[in-house]
Amino acid sequence: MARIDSISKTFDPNEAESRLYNEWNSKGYFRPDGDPSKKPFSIVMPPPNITGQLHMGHALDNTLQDILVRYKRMKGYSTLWVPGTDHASIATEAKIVEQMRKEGIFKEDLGREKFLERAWEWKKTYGGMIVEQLKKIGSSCDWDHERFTMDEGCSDAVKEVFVKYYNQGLIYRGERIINWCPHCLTSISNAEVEYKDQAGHFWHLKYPFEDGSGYVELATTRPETLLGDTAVAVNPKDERYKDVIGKMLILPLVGRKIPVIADEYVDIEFGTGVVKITPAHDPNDFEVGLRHNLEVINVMTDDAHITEDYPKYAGMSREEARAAIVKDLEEGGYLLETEDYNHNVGTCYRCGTNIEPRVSLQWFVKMEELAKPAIEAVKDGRTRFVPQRFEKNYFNWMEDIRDWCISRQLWWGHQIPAFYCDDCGEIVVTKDDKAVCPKCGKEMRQDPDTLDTWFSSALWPFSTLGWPEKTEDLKKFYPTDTLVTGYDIITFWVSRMMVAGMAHMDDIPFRDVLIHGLVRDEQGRKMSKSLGNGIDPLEIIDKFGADALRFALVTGNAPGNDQRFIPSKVEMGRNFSNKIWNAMRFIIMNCEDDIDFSKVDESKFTLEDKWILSKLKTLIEEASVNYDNYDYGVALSKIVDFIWENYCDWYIEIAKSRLYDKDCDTGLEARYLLNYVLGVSMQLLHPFMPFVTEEVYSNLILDKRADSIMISSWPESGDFKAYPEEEKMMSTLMDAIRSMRNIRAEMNVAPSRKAHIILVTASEDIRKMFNDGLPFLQRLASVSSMESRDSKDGIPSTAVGAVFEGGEIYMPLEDLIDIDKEIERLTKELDRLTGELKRVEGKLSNEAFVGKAPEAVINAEREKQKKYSEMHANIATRLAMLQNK
RNA sequence: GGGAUCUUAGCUCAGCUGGGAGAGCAUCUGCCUUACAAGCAGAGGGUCAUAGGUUCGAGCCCUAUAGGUCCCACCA
Repeated sequence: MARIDSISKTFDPNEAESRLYNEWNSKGYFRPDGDPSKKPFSIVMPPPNITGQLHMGHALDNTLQDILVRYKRMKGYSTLWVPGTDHASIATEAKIVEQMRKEGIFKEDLGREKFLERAWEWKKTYGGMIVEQLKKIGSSCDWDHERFTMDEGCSDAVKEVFVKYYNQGLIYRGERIINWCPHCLTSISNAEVEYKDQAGHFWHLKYPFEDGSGYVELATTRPETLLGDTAVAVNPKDERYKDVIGKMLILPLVGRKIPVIADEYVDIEFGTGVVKITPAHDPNDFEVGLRHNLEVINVMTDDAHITEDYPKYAGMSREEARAAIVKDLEEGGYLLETEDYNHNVGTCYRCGTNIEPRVSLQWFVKMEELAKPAIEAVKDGRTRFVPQRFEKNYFNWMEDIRDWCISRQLWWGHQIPAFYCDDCGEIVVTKDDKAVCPKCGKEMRQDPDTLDTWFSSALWPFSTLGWPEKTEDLKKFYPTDTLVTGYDIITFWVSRMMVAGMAHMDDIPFRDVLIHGLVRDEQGRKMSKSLGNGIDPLEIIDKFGADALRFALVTGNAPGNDQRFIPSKVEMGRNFSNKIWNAMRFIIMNCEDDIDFSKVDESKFTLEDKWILSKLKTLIEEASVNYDNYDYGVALSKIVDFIWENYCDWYIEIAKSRLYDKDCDTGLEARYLLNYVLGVSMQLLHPFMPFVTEEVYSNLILDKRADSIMISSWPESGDFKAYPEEEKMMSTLMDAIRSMRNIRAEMNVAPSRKAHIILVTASEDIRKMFNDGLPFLQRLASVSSMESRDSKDGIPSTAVGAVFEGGEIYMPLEDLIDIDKEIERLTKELDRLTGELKRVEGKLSNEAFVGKAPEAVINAEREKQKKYSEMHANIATRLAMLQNK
């Protein structure tokens, strides 16, 4: 059976992909090459949350990383791509709580230990799922290095860092006003608050003076916090209120006596210039309270209901209390006015619940000092953002950084390694699992809280390499080379990794940060569960293959930009795979299995051979630069264009005449180059479309073939020859063919109707080129036979003509030709050329242009002038001949 | 309030340090030509948001304007 019979007519990605992936994996290609002479290249995968399935954003993120790693691997680096998953404490805990709620189980009933067992089960299920998905996409990461943010090593690193920071005084515990999520029942950091515009009201209230001498008017958007007011503030410079500073007010509904204080914080211009101060429920008020020693009165429970201290409102939610209090204020005559008002309200980025600022005892990291070296490292270019504009985003956050609230009232996560003595209040911070009070010898109680999930993610670039142990991996692969991630995560993660890297490794965590955008739906909306507009990458892979998905995610996209997921792009990818596949089939059909290329004679390479080799060299040169600059969209489109247009549409088509002619003495060379050029193209394409390229590569007959394309050496343009002369000749020939096709299409000449052509040229080279190329002119331009002449005298007026640089071609098609139509066509063409000529000549006669433009640009214009005027003259004479008829 | 970014063909988007406007899809016209109809050959379609400026030359650089998106920021 011939080899071709076992190869299907279309590429079947499903069959090939899992087979190839397993093969690569089992052969160890994903692991770093142990060869000590190879330079290391490493990246760490942004660990997907174990909350569920991977989405398109992950598909993009991992596709980009895979492109990068596969490229570098082929470039000869010893590459390490560390995969892993993130425990995502708050998000995962919320999911599990939700899942349990459906079963009627509450977290508190279960207890911490049982809950954590359940959480680990969850991790096993979903973590495993994610790994499978990553494999489906084709990620060539080293599974032997797979990590989890809560595995032993990462947990050890977390404790190490916590203890170190604590001992350096960089971590402290204190009562501060923090962002509290009444739904997730935990504190969250500033970065985790999402501000959203919400429609609300501005209630104007009057607070009467204690002495009965009237009232002050103030406005609030949150009347329910009135219960916790402990002062009213005005600006000390505000003339209107000079006299009331220090006077006492009676708090409506509550009856508490509160002072009027003066504080710069109050904006004279805004509202009435009077602000009620609720230190327990507003960050600014809290600051004011600190300055003025005000009492902090918390009026809400942790789920944002009014406390028992206010019997009338006790147990009401914030919203209910607001309505009740507004009603009571109105009835009490305290409400002066209600106006509609839109304001920015902080919400929890996980659940969307409105944040309740709340005073509580939490752990914090002092960020200001830590941020400095991390800012410096980007300022001086040790770490570089790609595209660069995103560094502004980074500086914006880092230069105005607040202390980081790291404690979370959650169970799933790294429990804070701090221990308290219930007797004497002593605190011990240690990596040990247990602690005994150094003062009273009593066993201490560990802080029940866990750490912000980003605390462990921040250590990812070195914790995954074995830190705090001084491992070989760490020595070899840190700092990592490139971090690939979305811009939405710069503050959460990139900035904190920079800080941690500088603090613990005294070195940057990565040299480049490649930032990508979001994958949106077809209408440009964010893909989200609630909208139900998400597209599952796995479904796309099932239907079209991973290569097609990867193609769709990369093609026509510039770094850092959001993109819409357009299904037709996936089809393009699939079609392209198939195109390649069929090119391969064509080659196999035309090469004996035991064909021997050792007799290939380079001196027998023809015009088109040299042309395709020259084009290939240019492609390698340019695509490599694009790869190096992370311009993947550009690299891909160049490679696709080369394969589809140059190789398939031209080179293969031309080669056919040599393959089908048994007497052709360059048939072997053609067969050799068909294999060879496609093989090199597959290497260039491999990082983008790993599967189909491997399949095709392995089916080609190549003299130097690696065991797998993924470990083959990247083609270096220096090893390829350029043939500028042949490129130019070939492009002339192609122009001539295109002109002939164009005319035939316009004149409605059926391809089946072959034509005799008359070549008119003064150039011996062109004559020879056309003579040599006759076989493929017959194939590509429906030519039957050809004659050549020096001049166009005597060419029948019923012939249609095509002009190209260096000559003309005439097709006498007597019975078909409408002379008027031909005159019209030529007139149009003449007009176009006249316009071009005018432009070029205008430029060249402009002294300023000739004087100032660079030599090369001027020469190019002169070339054009020559070419256009020659073509112009040819058309003009022809047109005159026809019109005289 | 500060900042970023976008506005290019009907649609989705490229366009590198300024040097004759591109791709895919869609549309129209021919082709089942022995690799591929998931294909081949051709065609139409753009005052590059607007107004100025710099320059021999601007889609690209500068300024302003309009509209869209996003990030940051304590205006009650």
